Amino acid sequence: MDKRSENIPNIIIRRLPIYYKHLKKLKNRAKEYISSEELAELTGFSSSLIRKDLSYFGNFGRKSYGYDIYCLLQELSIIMGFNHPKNLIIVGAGHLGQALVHNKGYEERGYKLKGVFDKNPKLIGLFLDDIKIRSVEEMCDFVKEEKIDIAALTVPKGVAQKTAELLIEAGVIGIWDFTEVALKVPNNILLEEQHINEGLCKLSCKINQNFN
Amino acid sequence: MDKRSENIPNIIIRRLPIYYKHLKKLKNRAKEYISSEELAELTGFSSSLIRKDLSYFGNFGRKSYGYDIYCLLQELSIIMGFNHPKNLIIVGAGHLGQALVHNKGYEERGYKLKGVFDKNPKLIGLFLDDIKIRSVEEMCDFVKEEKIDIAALTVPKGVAQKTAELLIEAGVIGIWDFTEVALKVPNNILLEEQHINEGLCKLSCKINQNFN
DNA sequence: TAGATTGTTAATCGATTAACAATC
DNA sequence: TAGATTGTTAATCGATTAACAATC
Repeated sequence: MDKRSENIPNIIIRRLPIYYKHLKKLKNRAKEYISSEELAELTGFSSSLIRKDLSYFGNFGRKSYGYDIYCLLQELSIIMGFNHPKNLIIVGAGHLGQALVHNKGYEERGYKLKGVFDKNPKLIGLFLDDIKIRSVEEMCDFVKEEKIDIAALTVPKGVAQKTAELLIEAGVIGIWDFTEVALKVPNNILLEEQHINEGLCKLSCKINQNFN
Repeated sequence: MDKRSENIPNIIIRRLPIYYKHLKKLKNRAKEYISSEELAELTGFSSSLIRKDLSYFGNFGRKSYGYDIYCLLQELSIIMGFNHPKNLIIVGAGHLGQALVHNKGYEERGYKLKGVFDKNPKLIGLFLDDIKIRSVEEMCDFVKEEKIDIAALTVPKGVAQKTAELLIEAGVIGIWDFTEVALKVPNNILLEEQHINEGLCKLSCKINQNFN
């Protein structure tokens, strides 16, 4: 079996989107190749680390040239599974949920936004772009019928755990959690926590250091 | 000078909000003390690591009892500088910017949301809760006059770098960046990147591993 | 006192970097 | 050929864990 499908160390996984982001900016440039040294300059990681990370997945580089930007983007895309189609729903159509409907990042990463759910009758039936807000009552059936893989969770804290359990029961394999609650999920379920306010904590912490 | 104000290792800073989050949930419980072992269970970090992290800042524990939950929360709050007041603006009143206006996490961490800015004339003058959307034309003066410390950046990618430069020029000391652009900022400026779609990358990556 | 749990040291583990042979 | 740059090994660095004396 290909190295790509084995258990990639988390520490490498975290850097892959960063390599990807920087390479994408270079895609339309005249230059075809990029050296690990140049990529190091862009990302802030050492060239040594970059070569090591990439060599984990295969020999993508060409000695004395560097890495073909287009090919490397393709490879990263495959490694991160962007070519594997995934169905997504958003649960909670409050301000954050609505903002997520308009996020432009889904398609490129292989996600298809299939639905948005809320329990507020005033919201149910409304359209956000071409996505209809549905009742949470329909959520579980929808997950089963539409083979939803991932649910973005933007519900109030109080119902976060219960909603997560319903979603898992219905068959989602991953939760993209925005609720700032420490969800308990079985360990075969993927949990990606997007704790927005942690950013504020870190900034506060660092401001405090600078001025004491 | 107090240890608290020295350069806290980043790896510790990252765990502080997590300790804080879990302790806050216990604040109103009958139990006064928590052991590192119990906190380990909640956070997933080892008790050894937790004791080591906390001892970096002082001796907050009490042998054979554990840590006083209330006191520890207070200490963490001080370490992270939540008692230090900070002024915040949001630049870009699109869907995400609007969602951030409604975020409930500011006050507790010492932030005061002072303003929201956009360049769209249709939005300028509107109110989101009690916050008026102002023109970006006013932004720089506002930053100076209101002594803004941090700007949340939710503008389109194309104007991200330029807007960041204006903000820094005007005097902000930190940028809370939601633009998914690799901003270049001087190294005395704090940059906290909230790259929302990286969560989707990681989820995609892990789904791909599981099913290959 | 016996049991519990901290704070800290030493041992271990894992991640990063330096260095360089291979080779384009 | 000389110069550039990869892929990989060994050395280093840093973070985590194990263990335990101190002590409540």
